[in-house]
Amino acid sequence: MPEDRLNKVSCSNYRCEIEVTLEILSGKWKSLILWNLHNHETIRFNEFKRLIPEITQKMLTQQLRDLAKNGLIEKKIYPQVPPMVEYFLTPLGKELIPILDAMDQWGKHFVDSFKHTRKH
Amino acid sequence: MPEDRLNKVSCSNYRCEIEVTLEILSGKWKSLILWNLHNHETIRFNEFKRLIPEITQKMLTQQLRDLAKNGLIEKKIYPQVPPMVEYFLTPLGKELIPILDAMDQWGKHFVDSFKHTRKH
DNA sequence: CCGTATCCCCCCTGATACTG
DNA sequence: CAGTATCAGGGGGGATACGG
Repeated sequence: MPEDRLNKVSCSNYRCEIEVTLEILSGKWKSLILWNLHNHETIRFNEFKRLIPEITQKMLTQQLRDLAKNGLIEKKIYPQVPPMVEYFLTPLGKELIPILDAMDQWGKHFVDSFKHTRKH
Repeated sequence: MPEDRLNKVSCSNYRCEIEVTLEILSGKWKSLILWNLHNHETIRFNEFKRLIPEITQKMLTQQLRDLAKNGLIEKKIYPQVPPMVEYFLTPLGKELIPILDAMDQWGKHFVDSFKHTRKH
């Protein structure tokens, strides 16, 4: 793996790659992009802007490129005017979905646990 | 849930809490701390410094407090001289372990996939 | 329609020194 | 042993304008 891509960190004596996954997911909009791609199969650039209204074009481009660089998503370019680009999950990206789903579940659980035990 | 704790973001029309989990895990050393607590049951402050030599005291304190604030870990203080403090996972924190484990697996898979298809 | 290119600010992190 | 306090830097992210 190229050294300039990810800074791997060992989990002390054990070798674990949680950090690798976390680093790939790091970025304010990455999980949102992946989640939407999971729900929609294929998404065009402007569709993303509709689905995630708060994101800026710059950020959208950047996060999409990061995800593509790491092989989680790919884009298909239709050479036509006006241009049309479709983004979709790769097999590698799809393998992340169960984890994202588990994180969603845990997050819901976390939120609930605070509703009941609001110790503040 | 206190508003000053987490900035929840909806996954477009769907309500998903991936971001919540990601935000709780955000921080350079959080996953490392949780992983080590999973492998050691109970860890003292100075033991963390041995297990994660690169971390500074300030960061260790800070990340431990964040995790405790969100209820993933707890500490037991033994009132004695010199002081002794033990950190351990709460049930909520333990429920995160399978996810961290899955992230470890996926990370290893990711690294492997680049060993074979080094397209650079 | 699908992006790039700049500028700028905030906050996370690190280094270092001090304390009960 | 188990922390706090303070200062400084760097990078991620936002706003805005421009290009093929």
